[in-house]
Amino acid sequence: MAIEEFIIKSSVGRVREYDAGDVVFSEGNLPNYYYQIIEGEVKLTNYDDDGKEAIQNIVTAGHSVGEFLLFIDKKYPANAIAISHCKILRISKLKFFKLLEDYPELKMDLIRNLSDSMFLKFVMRQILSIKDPATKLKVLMDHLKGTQDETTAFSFQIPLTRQQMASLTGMRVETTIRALKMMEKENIVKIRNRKIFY
DNA sequence: TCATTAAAGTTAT
DNA sequence: ATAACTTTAATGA
Repeated sequence: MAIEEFIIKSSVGRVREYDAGDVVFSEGNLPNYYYQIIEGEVKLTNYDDDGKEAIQNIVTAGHSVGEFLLFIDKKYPANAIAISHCKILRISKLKFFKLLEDYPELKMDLIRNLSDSMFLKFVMRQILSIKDPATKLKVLMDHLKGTQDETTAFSFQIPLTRQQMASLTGMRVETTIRALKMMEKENIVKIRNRKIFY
């Protein structure tokens, strides 16, 4: 049984609803809760002086958000903002630790989630260090598509806007658009009425 | 080459 | 209707 089922069953936490754009937590705040997405998507972002957004990660249903901060005494290094309408489970830090004590098997769940996000950190860091825009996008898309690579060309629709791809890779949206058009010419992606297939 | 700015068209809420 | 996203073009580092 997964962590969220335990929490819901024992009703120690509650599910809150968020609309797209709603803030789940803000940079600089002290972490007091464990959050897990039941439905919808959340982005972890930072904003520079000009208000330009850098997306660290997009978290989907079934995953926890910012959980690693419950184990260290630090403030949130990023904002968590709902991208779509979301249902998010929230449980206080204290109750969360109590739950882990009572049900040690949940710790494996937690470790898996942590490992997942750590792996993602490596992928994202690699993408940021790549210079060529098309290569950046290709590595991002490879990651999104999963490891089943070549098997089925153009079978995967990229679940991101060009804007989001730009914010994830550290590029401008115009550069992203140009790179994608190049990639279409080179038969790396297919674009059908603005949808990107890889 | 890519970021930036501007302007205009398109889609989503 | 309004905001968000997409696209093209021009300019500059």
